[in-house]
Amino acid sequence: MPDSQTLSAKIRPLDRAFFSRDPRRVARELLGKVLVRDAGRKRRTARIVEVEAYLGEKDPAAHSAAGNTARTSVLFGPPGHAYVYFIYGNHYCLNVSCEPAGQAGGVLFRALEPLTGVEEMARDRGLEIHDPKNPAINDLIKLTSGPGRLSEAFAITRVRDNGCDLTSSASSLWIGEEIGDDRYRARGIRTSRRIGITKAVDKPWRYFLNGNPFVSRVPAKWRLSE
DNA sequence: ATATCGATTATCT
DNA sequence: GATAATCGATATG
Repeated sequence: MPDSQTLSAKIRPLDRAFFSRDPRRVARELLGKVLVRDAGRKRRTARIVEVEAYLGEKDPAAHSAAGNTARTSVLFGPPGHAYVYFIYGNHYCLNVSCEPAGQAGGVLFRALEPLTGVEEMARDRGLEIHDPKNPAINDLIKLTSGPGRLSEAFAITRVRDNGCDLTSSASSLWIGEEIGDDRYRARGIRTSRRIGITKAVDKPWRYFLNGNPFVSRVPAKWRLSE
């Protein structure tokens, strides 16, 4: 049996209650979990290593600060659904809605560690894996280290995925957990300011796995894990 | 290692 | 009309 299937058999979707909470709590606990894309012949999976929490209407940096509009309605809907937006005329970014229906909040996916379907990711990124049998880490980092990059690697677009239920393995895109996957948090979780925003810049609501090489924009002094 | 810039469009003021 | 939850390329120290 191919590796991708032995691995996928151990993954089960997170339930909706997981996401029906404060985005800061959800963000922290998403680290080490797995994003799954079921499309085409080969399943793509990657471990979640960096996320950011965006609170509801009271967080000036959140898209939901503008209120419940056509663009942000998913953030105000039931938890566990994909909020996908297009930014800078170039990139899609993936979030999962949090808090109970009626209350806004979400978590932005900022970086993943590729596990399976690596060649499919490379194809959609327009990149080449030098040695597909034994990919160099520098090749893998370019696939999913950054919110725009990971969206492209998972072929995520607004038309295809906005509003998708991420708690169902029947969806083409979903979030799963494995037994004992909290061990990926054993080296610790770091926090920092959120990236690329101009409002509420002081809030430390970016979360990432300490020492993980797939995390984007790590300050030089943190480059080596402690 | 850090800084700056262009690409390109949805959304809001 | 300005800005944006980014990326990749180029320039500079």
